[in-house]
Amino acid sequence: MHSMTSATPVPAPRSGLGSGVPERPALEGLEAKWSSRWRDQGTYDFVRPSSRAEVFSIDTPPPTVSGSLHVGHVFSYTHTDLVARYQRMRGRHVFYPMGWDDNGLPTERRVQNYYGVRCDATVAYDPDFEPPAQPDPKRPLPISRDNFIELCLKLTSVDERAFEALWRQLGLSVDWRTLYSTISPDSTAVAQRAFLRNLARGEAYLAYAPTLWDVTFDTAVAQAELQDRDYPGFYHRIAFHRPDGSPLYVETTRPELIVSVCALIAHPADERYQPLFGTTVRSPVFGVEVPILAHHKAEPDKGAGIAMCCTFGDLTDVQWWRELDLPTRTVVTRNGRLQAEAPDWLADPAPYAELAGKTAFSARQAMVELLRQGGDLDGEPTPTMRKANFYEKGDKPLEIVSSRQWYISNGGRDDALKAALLARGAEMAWVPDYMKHRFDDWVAGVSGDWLISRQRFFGVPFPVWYGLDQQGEPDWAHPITPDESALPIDPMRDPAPGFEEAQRDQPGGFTADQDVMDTWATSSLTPQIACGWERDPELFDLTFPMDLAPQAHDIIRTWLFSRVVRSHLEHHQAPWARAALSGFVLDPERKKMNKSQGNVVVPDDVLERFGSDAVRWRAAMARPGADSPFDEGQMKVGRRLATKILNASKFILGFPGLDPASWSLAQVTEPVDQAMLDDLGRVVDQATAAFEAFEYTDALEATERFFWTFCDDYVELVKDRAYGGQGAALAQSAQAALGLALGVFLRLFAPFCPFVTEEAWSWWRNGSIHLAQWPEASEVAGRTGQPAVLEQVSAALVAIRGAKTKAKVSMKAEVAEIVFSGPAASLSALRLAQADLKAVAHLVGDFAWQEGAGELTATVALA
RNA sequence: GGGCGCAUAGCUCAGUUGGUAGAGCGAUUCCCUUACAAGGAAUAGGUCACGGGUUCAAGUCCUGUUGCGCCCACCA
Repeated sequence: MHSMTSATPVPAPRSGLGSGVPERPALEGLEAKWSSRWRDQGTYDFVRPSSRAEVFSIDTPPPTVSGSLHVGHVFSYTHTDLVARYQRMRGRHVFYPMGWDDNGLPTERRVQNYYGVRCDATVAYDPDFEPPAQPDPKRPLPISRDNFIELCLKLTSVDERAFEALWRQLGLSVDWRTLYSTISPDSTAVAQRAFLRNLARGEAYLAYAPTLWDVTFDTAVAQAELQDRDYPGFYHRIAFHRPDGSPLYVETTRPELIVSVCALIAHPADERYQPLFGTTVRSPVFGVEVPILAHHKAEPDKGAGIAMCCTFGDLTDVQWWRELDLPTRTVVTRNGRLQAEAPDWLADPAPYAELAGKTAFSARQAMVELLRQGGDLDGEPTPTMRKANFYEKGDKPLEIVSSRQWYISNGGRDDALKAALLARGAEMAWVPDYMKHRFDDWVAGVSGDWLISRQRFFGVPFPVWYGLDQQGEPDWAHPITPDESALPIDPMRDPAPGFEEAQRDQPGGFTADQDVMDTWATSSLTPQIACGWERDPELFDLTFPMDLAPQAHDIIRTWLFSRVVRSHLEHHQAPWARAALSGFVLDPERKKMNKSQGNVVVPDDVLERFGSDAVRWRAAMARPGADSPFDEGQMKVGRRLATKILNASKFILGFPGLDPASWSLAQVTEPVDQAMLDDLGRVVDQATAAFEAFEYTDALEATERFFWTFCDDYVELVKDRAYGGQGAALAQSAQAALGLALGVFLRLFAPFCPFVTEEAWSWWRNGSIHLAQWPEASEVAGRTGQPAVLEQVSAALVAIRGAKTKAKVSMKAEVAEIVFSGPAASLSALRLAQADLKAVAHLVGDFAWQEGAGELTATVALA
């Protein structure tokens, strides 16, 4: 194992350069060259220090492996890497793991499509199973749960290799030895252990309740996974019937739910309906008697002002059902179809035959026909665009069905917990700080606990069994749990403690909980997984709570929030000191990149064409939290900077007989050289302050602005002298200043452009630049009282070049005379550099100096 | 309906505690110059969204309006 060198001083420059500097430096091939060398040399390996204070730990977002990465990911992961590299150069032991979120529904869906299979829990395991040679997504092959899980593992491992290759090409300085995946046995054990502790403390519980249900994936979903979308529908004006036969009209977009109606509800202050409260009406077609009730959530100006409460059309129905203690009349089943048998509460069950077994959509059409025949449809349905809740990964509106599910307390039903979670948010720093509002808003608005069970296959199983009574009915109230030492377990494979496998699913025996945890229930524990909670106490103490949690801003309500919940419940503290939020990369029309829109930019192509350093540069120009449009022109700018770094390095290291090992600040004797280094020292301070505030963009801007000035003005100015045009002593001052500046510039750029800086560093230094010490102003500054020299010289150079450009002559055209006029201070600053100026201007005559008021001007007479 | 953010050059964005409007890209013109032509130099380009207010002074602070974006809620 290599030794941690970041806390040691900058490695000494090599003595003599040999053949280190190439004739024509190029960007091509640097990614492959250096990423493999970093891997082989363990450059980014985390070495455990003796104290927590020496560590900087990062809760890296584990990307969903079954999705594809786009440039948005590249940008936000780069943002994290910038900070990681800076902290490493500051001497911190950076704990920077990577994870793969391979667990869950997205993987299942990808496997189904990729192999043309579907999981059928009733099929037996086939040890010799091979996926279909020619997958037919229309007619997927049913395979066993275990075969299905094997395919999930197989495909994710392929995807993960591609992801790792991309991250290495991008130059993320993660320690790949600490890679985790959310489906691994270790993650499973962490998720199960945390769950068992939640259960023991009463924070996890099993409840039979109305549940948001995705009919496509046939599973429950959580509040945080909702997405509202426009959904076309129709208003139907429908007559209910009062005891005297007179009609009472309601408006609904979901007439098929008339079969589930439990009450009609109006606002208590609504004078139109006040006389009717407490009376009943009969539903059309089915003749079910339902009460007319008052509730403040009813809105008088919506529809007819009186709502049909059904079990369940939306979340308001659930609230009414609960608060008004209404009967449960659910007919929509888990596959989204209406149940086959006519419900027993219907006064007239015969018409139900028209609806039985149909999807909500088809049943709606059939119901409209029944209403029309019965004369209870007033007018024709009128089209409307309504909002409906969708599962964010689904494509049919969610239904609400009653089912037995696992929940974890998240403050939705407990104001004290909610307040505690808000306090955790307040303990943390937020970058940018206004993103905290989103967290606060979400926590304040959470309603209902966190539903974590999913009726799926590829996930962490609940470590729970239920005893069966003599009739074979499960005892839901007393789940059987394993000892923590047995984790991870699979209750469908392992028998419950105290039972034999033969007693599985037998009366008097036991049965396994069939569900798996939602992906978020595992990924909410990434700090615990990565930091080795209960697995590696030394590591955990060194890394938890973590320093930084980077993520995109869309994930505050899910991943960010859920980690705060789990850490609060288990550790009574926030999981990190700081949360950083990245923005999105938008397409040139400022639309969010989206697979279905076809506007996704694939990172491989961009990295290939512009180079990783260029893409990273562009990423670094996007400030924390700010969305940023994708623009290829910007990549070219980054590429040009990367090229410039190589060429400037080549130039500075290219003087004949140069010995970088001898460079020292004492050699820098010329005022203009000292002034440049002083300016550079100020840039170091700016960049450092910016990085301390996690404002990497400001660090880059300060560095880059001065680097271009350095190249365009200073290097041009001293070139002649550095080549020896004014003698050896003055050449040494210029060369030392150039060399010291280069050493600082390369380190300032190292977080942004790790490949070119490492390449240039390798020409004259030993060891990786990424383990070198972050520069300090004192390395170069504090030598002169002439801070304005470079500024005045730049102004003079602009004037000289301007004159030549205006005259349409080459920059090396000779000049007869240059007259400087301006304040005495400006003139004296210029005099300090006049030999250099004379050379760079190709002045064959002399300078003239005219002291006066106003700005410095230069009058240039061409020869 | 609630919250948050944004509005500065054709585009993307800076603009510190108020003190003469900045950069890059793009455009135009020019230059093969021994680090760099996949480069370099120079030039043009802005009623700082709009209305009030505070101030000697407002892009900046306060307030109102408009437009855009995001998050949440509602979705009879």
